[in-house]
Amino acid sequence: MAQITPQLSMRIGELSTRTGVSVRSLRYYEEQGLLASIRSESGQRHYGESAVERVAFIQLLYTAGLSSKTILDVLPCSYAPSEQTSDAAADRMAVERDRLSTHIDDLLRTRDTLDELIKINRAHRATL
Amino acid sequence: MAQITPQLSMRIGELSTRTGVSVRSLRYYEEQGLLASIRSESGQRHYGESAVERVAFIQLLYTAGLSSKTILDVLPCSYAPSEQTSDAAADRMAVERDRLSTHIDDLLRTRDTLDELIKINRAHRATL
DNA sequence: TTTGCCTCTCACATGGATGTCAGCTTTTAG
DNA sequence: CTAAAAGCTGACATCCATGTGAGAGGCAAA
Repeated sequence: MAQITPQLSMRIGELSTRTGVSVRSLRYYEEQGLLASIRSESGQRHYGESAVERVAFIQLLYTAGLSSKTILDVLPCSYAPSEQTSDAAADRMAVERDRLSTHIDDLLRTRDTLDELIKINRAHRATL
Repeated sequence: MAQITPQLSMRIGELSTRTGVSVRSLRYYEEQGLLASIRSESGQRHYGESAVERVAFIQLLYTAGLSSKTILDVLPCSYAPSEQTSDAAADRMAVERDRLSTHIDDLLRTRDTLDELIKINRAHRATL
């Protein structure tokens, strides 16, 4: 009989090392329902290979300014698409996509402004 | 003799209304050295027209994820370029510009990923 | 077995912008 | 003149991802 779950040998320290995310944060993700683990008899967390990618994605969404609550709405459907989640998730993703686009526009404007300032600064320095 | 400073009639409430930034935050900006005001005899803050634009810019930088400390490094030189500020500011702006570019790239990647998820979600829903 | 590292839970600390409340003074409108 | 609205300072509260430390148990190599 084949293993249902392939190597669950990874413990939290290794996952931390491989993702660059602190152990503390990984536990926090679990607490928020973003990251599942299988517990050994003694209570230690074990993860499969896929956890690495999942953590990376969580990080990406955090970087994009989503809260853990929002990530929770969006993330599950990418792993376990189901009727239950897909409706709410679709809305949520659309909303976040818009928010993200707006934010990107803001940042682009800010960068342009910064470039202006840099140019002005350079011009000013040239006159010294 | 002409007025050195044109209308300084704006009080904090009006500035708040016109910028959409809370009174609390405007006081905080002042505390951080980002926004100057002229105090009346009784201690009330008064601002010139230019404050509106300045606050908008501060907001823009906050939105871009700069801290007030960093904004302080960058902002003054756009208003009062001087030898003192221009060197540090030039460095700071370059650093922030890079950080901003990286962040923008992250966000673009995230948006792409989100678009992927939305597409997958839609495909999934179509099969119901 | 002993040593050393890893993990566990619980809980408190942090930072940064902003909210909020209290108590008081100033300004403005009726 | 009086009351409402707006300002002032100071201090404490909040959110949220993380850091950090304590105290205890788990696991592998010597």
